[in-house]
Amino acid sequence: MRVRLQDVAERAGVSAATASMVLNGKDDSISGETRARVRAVASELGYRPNVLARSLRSQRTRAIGFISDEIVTTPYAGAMIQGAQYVADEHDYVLLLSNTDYRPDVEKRTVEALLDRQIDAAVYATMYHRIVEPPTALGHIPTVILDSRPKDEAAFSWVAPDEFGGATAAVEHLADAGHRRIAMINDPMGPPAAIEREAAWRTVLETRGLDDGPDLVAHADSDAASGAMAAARLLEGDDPPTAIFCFNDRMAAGAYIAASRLGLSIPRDLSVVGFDNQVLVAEAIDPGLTSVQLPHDEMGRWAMEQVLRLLDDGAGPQGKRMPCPIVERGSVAPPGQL
Amino acid sequence: MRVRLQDVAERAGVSAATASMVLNGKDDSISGETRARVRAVASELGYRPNVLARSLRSQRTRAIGFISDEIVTTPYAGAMIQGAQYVADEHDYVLLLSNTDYRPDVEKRTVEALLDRQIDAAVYATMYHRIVEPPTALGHIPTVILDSRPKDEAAFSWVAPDEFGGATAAVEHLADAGHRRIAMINDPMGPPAAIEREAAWRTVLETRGLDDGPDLVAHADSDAASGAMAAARLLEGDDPPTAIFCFNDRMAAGAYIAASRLGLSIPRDLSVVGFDNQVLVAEAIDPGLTSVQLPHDEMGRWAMEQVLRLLDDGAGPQGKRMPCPIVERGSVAPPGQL
DNA sequence: TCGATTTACTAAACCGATTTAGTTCTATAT
DNA sequence: ATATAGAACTAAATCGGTTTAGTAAATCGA
Repeated sequence: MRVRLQDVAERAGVSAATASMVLNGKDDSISGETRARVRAVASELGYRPNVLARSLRSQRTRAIGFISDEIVTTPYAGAMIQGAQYVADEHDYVLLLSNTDYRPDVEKRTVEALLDRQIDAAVYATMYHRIVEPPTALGHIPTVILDSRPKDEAAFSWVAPDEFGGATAAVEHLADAGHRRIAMINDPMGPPAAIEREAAWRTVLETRGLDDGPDLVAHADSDAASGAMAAARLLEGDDPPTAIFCFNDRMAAGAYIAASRLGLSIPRDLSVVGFDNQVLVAEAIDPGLTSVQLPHDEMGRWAMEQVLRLLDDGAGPQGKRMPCPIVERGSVAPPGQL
Repeated sequence: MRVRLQDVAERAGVSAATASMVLNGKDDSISGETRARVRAVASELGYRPNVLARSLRSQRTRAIGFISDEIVTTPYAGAMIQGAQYVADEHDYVLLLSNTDYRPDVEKRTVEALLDRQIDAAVYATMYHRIVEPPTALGHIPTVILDSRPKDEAAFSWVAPDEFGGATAAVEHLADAGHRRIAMINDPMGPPAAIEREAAWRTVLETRGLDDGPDLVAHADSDAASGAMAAARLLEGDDPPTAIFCFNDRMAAGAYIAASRLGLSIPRDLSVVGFDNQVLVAEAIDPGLTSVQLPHDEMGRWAMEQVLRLLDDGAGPQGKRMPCPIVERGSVAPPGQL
């Protein structure tokens, strides 16, 4: 059986109340002798408080619900969890992770289960940056949206990647290398991420006075096979691009495949920049793929820190854009002389 | 404020005891009329029991600790969590996920934190198949090891991949395609996975009477760059292999890189089989990589089912090897005529 | 018709902590 | 010498449920 506070108290010859006060540092009016005795007995017996009992009484569980659509179970964004968990750990909070698989009924059940466990706050995280509407039940406790933005920005705190900034840096990186014909392969499904990345690409083209035109955009699904087809379409045109900026790394891997089939060498004949910095992909292909990194770890930390802020200060909701740095590998070089 | 059982009871004009019994189905001696009234009030008020209070009294939390070294935060084995969570959900259990980052001090803290929360049982999961010794504190509650084996097999239940079977199938797949010179790139660090996969490879060579010899093994680290160097060594020999079986997919991606640099085309000039079926890697390279799949989802499910078995039946510890199927893509073909 | 069951409920204990409102006892002030 | 304040503790209430023991009224058997 586990050692209870009662056991410690009895062994130390004091009441449970006294023992509780000593072990919680509320010992202003406890004699130094008693204090020492209780502490000694507690550690001798290896006493650990029952968190359930404590939480029931104090109405705070130090548990944070982490609700995600599919982060936990996919290889993409685990760093968000890591970041959040690190901060939680540091402050003696525990994360209760759960997955909804995008199913509203599961989401409802999950949120209820978490609230039944009296979580103090919640992080509502998504795999992709989009616009979300968390279940209303979460409105009753501090909730921070991670990797998305809420429909009603006044209702929830949120942190999302600075897609525009990251994409701008990527395209400028290509422009700086001397490219004037920079194409983009995008996912036409149009989540905020896609719209912002394409807007940034277009803005750089304009600002720098680079080539533009419909033959410099191709649409594809978010996988290598589809990316390869899109890249082939771009590269087989009359005046092909010398660089391609891809919506994500898997499409960029597709661009490698298309280039290889056309006898083009990367980065000599074609420069490529991806997005997401998916290490498994970026390092599986040759040369390594230069890519824009999603700041998953930082966003996870920020979300959790914001949760703590909401719990402590009772601060109001806040939004934050997190910068996306470029990770350079070997897929960018000055354009060849044609 | 949340609705308490007391509120439901008052509104229904009964005692809390009666309300509790009705809502828990222990209503043998409650009149049909009262039963209906309590239920109606409960759903009208949207009553949800406070799980902390219930657990404190019943001494069961329906929470399972999921302790992993780094699964949650890396892109490799999330499917184990998914499988475990699916089964847990189905039986109204909740998973408390945590990461230890291989640090014993963190592991100790984590396990204590979970036990403080009165978890009913635990799953001790690892990223790689190895031999582990879970903290002794876990010996007091039902614990299942996931993706590894315990030092003391009598102490814990466990489930691990059938590495030998999977590797055997992989090498036989190459042999069946007509290859007689099948090399292996292995990680010499020697975890059980590496030893078993190499043993299987060697066994198939012997059984089938295929070529063998020191020039058919190369050692490498578990990444593409190192795999490429190892593959280059194999392929630049006097009598190069026509097929390579790799310890993992990242090394296999390295083999692609080496082949490409030597002007060899896969699968025309070289067949490759990987291990892990890391989709991000296997589909980023061309042609798609044939690989052996680790049954993460199935292992996760089995582990959780075993936890439930231990909780319900009080059954004894059990071990289980889970089969690893081959996933065929395009990297295997009959050897070319040299 | 009277004691024995059965039916339908409730009061109170309990889970393991925290916290409030007291209670002793000693030391100081008047 | 007596009221007063502070020091050092404890009894009891509390959190929100579950469960045991018990009670009052209705039904049954002989």
